Amino acid sequence: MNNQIDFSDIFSRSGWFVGFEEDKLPDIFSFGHRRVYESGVTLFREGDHATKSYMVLKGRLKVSKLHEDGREAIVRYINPGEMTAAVSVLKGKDYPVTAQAIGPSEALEWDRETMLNLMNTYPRIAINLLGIVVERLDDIQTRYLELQTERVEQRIARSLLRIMRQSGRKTSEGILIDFRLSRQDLADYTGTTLYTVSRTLSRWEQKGWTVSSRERIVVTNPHALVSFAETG
Amino acid sequence: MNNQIDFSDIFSRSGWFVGFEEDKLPDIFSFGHRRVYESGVTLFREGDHATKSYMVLKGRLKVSKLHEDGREAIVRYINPGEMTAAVSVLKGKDYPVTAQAIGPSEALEWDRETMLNLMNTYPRIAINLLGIVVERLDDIQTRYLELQTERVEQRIARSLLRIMRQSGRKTSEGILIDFRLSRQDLADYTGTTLYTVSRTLSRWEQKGWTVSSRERIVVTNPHALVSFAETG
DNA sequence: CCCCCTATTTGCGCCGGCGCAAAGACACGA
DNA sequence: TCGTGTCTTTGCGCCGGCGCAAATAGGGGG
Repeated sequence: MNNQIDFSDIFSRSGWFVGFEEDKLPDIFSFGHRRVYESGVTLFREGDHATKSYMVLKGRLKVSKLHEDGREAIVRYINPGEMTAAVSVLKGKDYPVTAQAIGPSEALEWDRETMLNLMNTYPRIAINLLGIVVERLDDIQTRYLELQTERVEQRIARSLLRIMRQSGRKTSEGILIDFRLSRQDLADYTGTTLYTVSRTLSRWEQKGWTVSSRERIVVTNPHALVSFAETG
Repeated sequence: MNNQIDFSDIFSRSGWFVGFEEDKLPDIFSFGHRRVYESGVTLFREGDHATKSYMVLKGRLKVSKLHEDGREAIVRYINPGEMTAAVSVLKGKDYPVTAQAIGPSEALEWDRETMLNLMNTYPRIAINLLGIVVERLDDIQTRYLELQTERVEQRIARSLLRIMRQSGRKTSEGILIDFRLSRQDLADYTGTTLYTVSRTLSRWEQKGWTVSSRERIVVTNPHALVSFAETG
C-alpha cells in the first residue's frame, strides 16, 4: 500500500471537507480502512444491503443502474476525493446503484457504526452530505430534462463535455478523457447505442472537434462542441 | 383562511416529521406563514434566488424544469404534507426547478432565517431533510434508467402508476387520479408527446385498463397495468 | 342554455435512430 | 512476432414514435 496520495488535491475536489479545519481530517481518515481494487472489481451491487461508505483516493468508480434486460445506465463517475454510498449506509438501506472500479483504484471505507460516531463528533458532516446529495440531484434532474427534450447527437455532446470537465486532462492534442471510455460506456451514459456514438464520433472527427481511438477520446475543439451542445 | 386542515393526515404523508414529538410541531408550524394560492399561480421559478421553503397543506404543486425550446419536464408532484425547496433555501442557492399550483392550494412558507433558527433548535430537521432528498434522488435515478431503457408505452404505464400511488383516490370505478391531469401533463412527466399518450390511453381503454376523459384518468384495472409495466 | 376556448382523438406520412452483420483495427499475451 | 479476443466502424433496412392537420368533444362563463 503506497502512501503518496496527494491529499490536498483530494480536498479540493470534494465537498466533503468544506468547513473542516485541516487538522481534524487525519482523525476522520484514520477511522477509515484503506483498500486497493483491481480494475473491474465491483465494490457493491444495487439491492445489496448497504454496509460501507467509500471515498475514492485513486482511480475511478463507475456508478450505474441495471435494467432487467441487461442494459445499464451510467449514473455518474466517482473521481478521487469524492464520496459514494454515504447516505444509504447511514439510513441502513440497500444500495440503489452498483459501483465498479474502472482501472486500478484505491478507496477509503467506513462502516456504518464508524460513520455514525464520526457524525456525532463532527455534525458538520451531515450538512456537507446534504450539499453533496443536492448537487447530485440537480445533476441528474438536468440530465433527465436533456434526455427528454434533446436529440441524440446533442446529448452525446453534453455527456462528453460533462465527463471532460470532471475527468479531463489537458494535453498537447486537446483535452483527454483520463480513463478508458468505450463507445458503449458513452452510450450507456448518454442513453443511446454503441452504433450511434460511433457514427457521431466519426462525424466529429471529420469536423476536427475530437480525436478518438480505442477506449480513448480527446476533445480537440471544446468550443465548437460547447456551442453545438447549446444550440443543437 | 380556513382552519380545517387535517394535520394528522399531513403528518402521515411526510418524512418531515419523523422523530418529532407531536407537541413540538405546533411550534415549528407557528413560525411558518400560511398562504393561499389560486390555481395556476407560480410559487417560484427555476433560476430565481431561493428565498422561501414550502410545505403544501392543500392542493398540489407541479415541479418542473423548462427547456429553452419551451418544452417542460415534470419532475414530480408535491402533495399535502410534502416539502419543496427546503435545501436550496438553506444553501442560499437558486431554485433548480419551477413550482406551480395546480388547483387551488395552500402552503406554509418559511424564510431562510427562520429555517436556520429552527434547524438549530431541532437538529433532527437536517437529518429528515437528508432522507427526503435521498428518496427523491432514488426516484429520479430510477426514472432516468427507465427513460433510457424502456419503450414509450411501458414508460407511460409506469408514470401513471407512480402518479396513481401518490395522488390516487379509490372510487367505485377504480382508482381516480385526484387532480386535473391532461394528456400533455402525462406526456411531460413521461418524456413523450401529447399524441402518443392519447393513442395509448385509447388503446388501454379498449382493453378495459383505464377510463379517461378530459383531464381525468381512472385506472380501472391496476393489476393489468402493473403487469404490463413490469414485463413490457 | 349557448358559445367559445381548450383538450382530445385519429389518419397520415416521415425520419431519427436502432440493431444486425461483416469487416477492420488495435492491444495484449505467449 | 503472431494469434486471439475485444472494440470499432459502417452499410443497410426497418419501425416506433413524432407531429401536422382537421374533426370532435367538453365545460366553464356569461
